[in-house]
Amino acid sequence: MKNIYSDLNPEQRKAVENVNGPMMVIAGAGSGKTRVLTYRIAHLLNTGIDPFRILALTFTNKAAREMKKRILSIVGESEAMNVWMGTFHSIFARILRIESELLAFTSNFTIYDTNDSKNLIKKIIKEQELDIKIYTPSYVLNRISSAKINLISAQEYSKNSELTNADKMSGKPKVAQLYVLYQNRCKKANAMDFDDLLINTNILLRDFPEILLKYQKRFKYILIDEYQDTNYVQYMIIKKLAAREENICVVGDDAQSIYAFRGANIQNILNFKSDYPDLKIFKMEQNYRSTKNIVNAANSIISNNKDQITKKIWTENDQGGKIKLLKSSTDNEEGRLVANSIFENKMNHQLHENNFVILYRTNAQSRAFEESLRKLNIPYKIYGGLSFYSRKEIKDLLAYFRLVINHNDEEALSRVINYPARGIGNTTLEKITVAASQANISQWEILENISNYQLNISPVTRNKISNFITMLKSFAVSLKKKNAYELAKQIAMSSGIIKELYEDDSPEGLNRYDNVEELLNAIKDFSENENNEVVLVEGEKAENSIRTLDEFIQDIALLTDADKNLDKNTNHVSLMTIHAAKGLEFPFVYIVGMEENLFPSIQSVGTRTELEEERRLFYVALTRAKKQAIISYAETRYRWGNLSITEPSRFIQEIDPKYIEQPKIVSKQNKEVFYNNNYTKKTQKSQKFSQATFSKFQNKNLKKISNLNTPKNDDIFETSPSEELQSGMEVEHKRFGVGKIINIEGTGPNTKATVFFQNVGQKMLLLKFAKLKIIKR
DNA sequence: ACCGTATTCAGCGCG
DNA sequence: TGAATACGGT
Repeated sequence: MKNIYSDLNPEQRKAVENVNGPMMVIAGAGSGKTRVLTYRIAHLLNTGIDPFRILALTFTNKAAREMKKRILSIVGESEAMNVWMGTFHSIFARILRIESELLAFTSNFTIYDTNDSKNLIKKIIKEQELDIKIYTPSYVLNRISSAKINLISAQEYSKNSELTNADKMSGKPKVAQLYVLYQNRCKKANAMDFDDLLINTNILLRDFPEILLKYQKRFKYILIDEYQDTNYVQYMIIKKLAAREENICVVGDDAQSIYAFRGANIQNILNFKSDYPDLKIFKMEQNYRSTKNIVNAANSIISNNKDQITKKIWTENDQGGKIKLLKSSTDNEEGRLVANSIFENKMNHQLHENNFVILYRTNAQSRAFEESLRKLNIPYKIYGGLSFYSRKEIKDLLAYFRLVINHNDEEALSRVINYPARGIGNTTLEKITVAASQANISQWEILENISNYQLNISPVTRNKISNFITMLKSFAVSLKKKNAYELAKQIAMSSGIIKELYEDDSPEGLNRYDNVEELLNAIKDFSENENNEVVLVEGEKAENSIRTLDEFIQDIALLTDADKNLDKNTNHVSLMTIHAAKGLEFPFVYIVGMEENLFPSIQSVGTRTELEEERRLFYVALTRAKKQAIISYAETRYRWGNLSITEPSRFIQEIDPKYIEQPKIVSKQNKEVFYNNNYTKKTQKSQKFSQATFSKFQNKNLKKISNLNTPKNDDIFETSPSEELQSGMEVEHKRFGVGKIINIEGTGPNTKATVFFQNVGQKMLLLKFAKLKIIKR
């Protein structure tokens, strides 16, 4: 083992060498958090602690992989492999598979992803003959999910008048009922959704003391990364697991908590001390990433937040350049300006493209930058699109696999029962579903014994069903006999999927065929490569056995971000949301769209806590920069098809002026930059052309702007009855439900209403966008 | 079963 | 604006 201690500063070293008792590491941005975590694990192993006794939990697969890799390089493979390290979901899924019978699941249970959950909810809503437009699947799923995160079961939800009243007020009184039905259907399908992996673990540890003791003894040392992102159920599980030994080490940074919107509870880290009075706190405040300017600017921003653990981040790095400010008149011009700036910096500093990142608040902003980068022939990559595993053809094939492993998997069944088309259509499936819910069993059980049921299904269809069932059973027989690849290939062929895609010679069809081939290759790799992340459980040796398809599915069920990893092999500018950039760093960082109502987002300006989260998000964005940060905003922007006049973000003013270049008179400069761009690339002839297009472009935009300012003109005032709205009225909003107007301010297109909604609290809405229906005057 | 048109909706997104 | 989905016609 290499000498790890010399790589650490005194504070890091203290944290690494503190072995026993509860501890918290507050790790500022760029302070070497991962190093402390990995070295601490190495240190534990060094002092002779059994790797099987160490549990390390992360939020993302990427973080887990990264840590594994680093520990491996310090302590060697045999040791590192036995540490229980992974995401909350993957570790708990492992435990739940072992203990599944206690919760009346079987160990081959399916994990429903968000898509499966939404599909199921959609079906239930339709079966209940509710209006899908009122009960949108994502709304219902969100309600269910946030209840689950707070450990409120379907039964408790129904009895909780606060929740059910909120649902009634927002015109959706049936949410509780949908929750009950959804849980039943998951149960019958032998399936758990992502939240179930957490709540069922909590139930397991809560209701089975001997199981709790078993895992308390097993996990003598617990480490948790990104503790500021934990939610209530995760907090409860951790608390239980750590209760016996209290060797718990949490690492995080309250200033980088940016996931409250999906249930993360920042109080978990702020109040950690009250859970463990003997807590030792280590603050890592030296930043190794950024220049003094960036660190100081970031400090000046975050000091505007009330809720925080006080700390002073500092650095020994160079002073660096001040933050630059780019101002554009339109969103498209912003794209050009940023692309030009990247081009200039790249040339001036002789840099590769992967030194640059463009960070935005919303994915919809990427377009202008794509276009401009393409025009300058700058390679780029957008992160955060559709992942491989969410493509239709991949999901279809995986659904076959899932159904082979777990016949009761309803979502998999409905995907493939008629794909490729085999004459078992919607009407038949509906009849089956009704019969299944009447008999309170899964659809498969009906299908399997269809002759026992008096259903209005023709003999021809019955025959087709029986063929389908026979086929799947034949696959299932091979599940433990054939290796994953052999079986996968057999399924792909016999099911007709390969044939179907092969015969489709459209470009998309070819692409799909390639994707399926890629999946099969991945499975081949998995089958043949013994070292492929063997899921080892203590006392359970992988005795040279073959790698089977269910093992493969278990491995990938929780892998949703396969191509989320930063691609370091090609040279390109990266484009991503700020959320996606967490944990990454780049020499040059462009933070774009710094405008009020976009960043901070309009949905967040209503409450202090939400605004503070936006501010932390800005803090995260800025602290990604190593050498230079550039902030950009536009004065007008198309949003939802409308041109709106925007104001610079309040966050720009919050930066101490010492650390940011003050804006110049920019409109003239913009033009120059614009011409330069074309000039560098084209001949003088095309320069004339670009001048012409530029003025055209200008005229076009001027026209649009003047349209917007013409008072008698039109659609702005049509969309909401803003003149009629007054404080005190009761109104309804599509997403937020019913609420009461507290205040109206502003005029014309900038009229805003502050509304207190029963179930989501206070919000400020721009009436131009928000469609409010008056319920009571 | 399939295609073109109408309609709707629009925040960030781990597992 | 534009992507995604629902619907209605062939």
